[in-house]
Amino acid sequence: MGKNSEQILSDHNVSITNPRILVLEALLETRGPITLDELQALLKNKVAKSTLYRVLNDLKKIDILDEFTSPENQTVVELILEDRAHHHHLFCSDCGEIIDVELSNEFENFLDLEIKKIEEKFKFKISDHRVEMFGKCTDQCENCKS
Amino acid sequence: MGKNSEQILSDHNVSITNPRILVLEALLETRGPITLDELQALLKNKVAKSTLYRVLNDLKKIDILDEFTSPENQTVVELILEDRAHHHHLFCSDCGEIIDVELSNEFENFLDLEIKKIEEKFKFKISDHRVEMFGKCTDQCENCKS
DNA sequence: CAATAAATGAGAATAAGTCTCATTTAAAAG
DNA sequence: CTTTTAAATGAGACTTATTCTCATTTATTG
Repeated sequence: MGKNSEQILSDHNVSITNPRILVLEALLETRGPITLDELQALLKNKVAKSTLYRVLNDLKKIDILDEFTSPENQTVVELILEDRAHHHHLFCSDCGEIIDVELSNEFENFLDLEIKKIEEKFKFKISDHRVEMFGKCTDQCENCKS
Repeated sequence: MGKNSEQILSDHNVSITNPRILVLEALLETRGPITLDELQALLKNKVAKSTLYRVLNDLKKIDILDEFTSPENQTVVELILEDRAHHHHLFCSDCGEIIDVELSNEFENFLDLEIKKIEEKFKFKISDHRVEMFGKCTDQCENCKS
């Protein structure tokens, strides 16, 4: 079973406060990408807006939060948990759903080789990468059933 | 040689106006990704802010402008020209430089296969993808030489 | 449990992007 | 080459997302 929010905080030498626990719990329950709007709705009246942004920045600093922007220009965050594999994202332009996607090991290995080539060509040290896929979900999608 | 801005506009049935020409010329000269800040600086006092945003939206509508967000949360735009190959982006966290990167055909083919698998698994129609790489450039980088 | 540094809440401040509306300009037709 | 009309523009107001300020509260440490 996964860690609880207090453990996560103390593991990273971050003081345990109520807003941090609430934000972490919301992210843990979501277990996947969530837009800031959705997160704010989950935490409504429990954590001040300014505090929410501060806590998210805290989590980014200790490298347990990933942040990116959806094609609709929404800020999206997602906890990075040790027990979750490296993954990528699939965006639906109809319903806005964002899905975690794992690609095959062979693919990741191939990509790592490509990245090595790019590092040499551009004299870069590349520390991370991500693959984003854009499309439309079909009738199977929960969100689109409406 | 590449098209000029008036040709591009008339090719897409968009009326030829001064602001559109100026924005397109700036993007053509840049020939690569540019942040909105940089673009606004290039066009300083020549195109109103509201018009710049409108023109960029026009270009997106006719599918000749790509827009994405840098790791520093800057909006970045880039012309999509027919004579430019499909490519990806490499971001430097030191100097903020954004570099166009082409990956090998073998890699792109492999990625296409992976995407087919994802389409089946999630019942998606995937229309586009992008690979983003994050790292640091070394002493070779123009921007970092300072 | 007292002291102190850190974190928080509330709202002000800033910045990115959109909207409004009066004026200008492009396109089309005569 | 005018005239007409719809579309585009500029200027600034407005909105929304994010950061900042500062007085108050809370965690941590001794």
